[in-house]
Amino acid sequence: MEPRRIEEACANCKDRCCARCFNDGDDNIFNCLTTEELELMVKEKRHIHFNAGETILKQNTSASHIVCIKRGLAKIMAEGEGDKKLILRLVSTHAILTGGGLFIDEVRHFTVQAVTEVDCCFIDSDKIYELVSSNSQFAFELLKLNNRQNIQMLNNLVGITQKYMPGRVADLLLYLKNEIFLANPFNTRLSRQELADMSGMTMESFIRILKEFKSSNIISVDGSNIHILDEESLIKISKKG
Amino acid sequence: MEPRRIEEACANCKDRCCARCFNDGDDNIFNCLTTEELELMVKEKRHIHFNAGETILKQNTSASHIVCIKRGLAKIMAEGEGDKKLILRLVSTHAILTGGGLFIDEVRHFTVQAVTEVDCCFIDSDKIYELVSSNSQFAFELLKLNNRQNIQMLNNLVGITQKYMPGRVADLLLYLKNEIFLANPFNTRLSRQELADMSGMTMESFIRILKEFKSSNIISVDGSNIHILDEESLIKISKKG
DNA sequence: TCAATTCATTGACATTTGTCAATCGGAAAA
DNA sequence: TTTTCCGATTGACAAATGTCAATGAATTGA
Repeated sequence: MEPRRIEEACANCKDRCCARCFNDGDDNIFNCLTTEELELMVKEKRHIHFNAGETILKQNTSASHIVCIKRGLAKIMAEGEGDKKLILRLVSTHAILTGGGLFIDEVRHFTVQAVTEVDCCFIDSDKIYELVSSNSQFAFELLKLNNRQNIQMLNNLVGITQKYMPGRVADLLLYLKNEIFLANPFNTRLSRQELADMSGMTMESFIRILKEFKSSNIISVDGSNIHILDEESLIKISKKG
Repeated sequence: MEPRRIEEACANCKDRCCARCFNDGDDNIFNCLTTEELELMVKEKRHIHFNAGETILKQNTSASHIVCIKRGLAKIMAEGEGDKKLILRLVSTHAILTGGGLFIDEVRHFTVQAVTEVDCCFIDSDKIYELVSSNSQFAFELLKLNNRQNIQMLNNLVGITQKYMPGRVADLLLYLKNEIFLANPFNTRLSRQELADMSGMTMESFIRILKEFKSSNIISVDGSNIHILDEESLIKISKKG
């Protein structure tokens, strides 16, 4: 059963999914690898399927692999004391999960959980170490990737600490539309609780802000479908704080 | 006048301060460089002195150098809309300021400002690129450094979003004692406003929490000197949130 | 010395945000 | 169909946090 699913997922690329499937040009850190290096990396990779809700990586376990998302949507979250969660960002097709304790303490500092069904590859971090050693361009790409994540987290930190709730919800909606779903009426597939966990507030508060936006005709909402009607207003609200 | 100061600062190491002066073993990302590589890196470095309060790096300017702190204390802060600041962390002797825009958009994503007098070296980022290409161990060290900063910021983000003010102030005090000043009665040299900006609250709120801690005999405060009397309690407050 | 400035502190109050409990509504199970 | 369950929503209220203004304390400069 599971093997079949994998074959389906990999229809175009057999066992080279981490290489050939990632063909968005600039965004692909594997572009710079030679065929031999690709072979090395892919040789012992595992292609794994997760159902919605399953945990892909668990905070505080040992970090011995990097993961490439081939298909689906997952959430990256930091688990705090007592059930408290903060969803840092969403990842989907072509995302590469690195960072966290990789290279340092070899411990994961966040949990990754499947939102929809997810197909992904697990690549042994030893392979990554070898590639960093043998291919300086690859090291460069990893540095870039890390820095991008760093900056994204910094912006997140600033937003969450310096803005009131409406500003944070506006930021979240713009993020979902422009960076994750790339569509306007979009289906988040996330519960209200999860959306609240992305903006650092309680579910009830989130719902109330959403309601305000609805009654101001800035958005329309139907279940987990959200339609942004007035992006300008959202931007204004985001800037105002 | 300025040249003299530089000479003073570099008394032990002439123009090789970024190499020889950094001798704490593991923490030094330059340890792995060969003599030739060090020469390359150091050849065109600039050693610069800043007075307290001066801006070392400014957010949104172009990022063409990395900076090594040789002496002194500086604060790294993100500037938000309308005077709002968030101090991300403090850096002192032997710290290396990289990350944020380096390798990507070449724009700084934070401001660095001297808290005390600061002596530091500016190294052209071209040199760093060359070293990443030629020395894979160095690339590795940079990746580690980046990841460490990433994790620190993540913990910060979780703390600030999930804890009430007393927990955040407790975290700040523990951070100052255990990671920055490494002493118990310590002199922060920071204003109340700055301390508040490190824990994401207003100055008035910060002062009130400090007062509570004082009247509970957890700390004693005299100006910018803070003495932690009961670290256990602080840890408890931090955990409780 | 005295005025002027800046930072720290305090109090009163308003606003924001969270908590708790109740209700609603749809989907799954019996 | 009916029941059950779970997520979404709402309201009332409490707690946390911010804002504003006044005061105090220390420092600087005239």
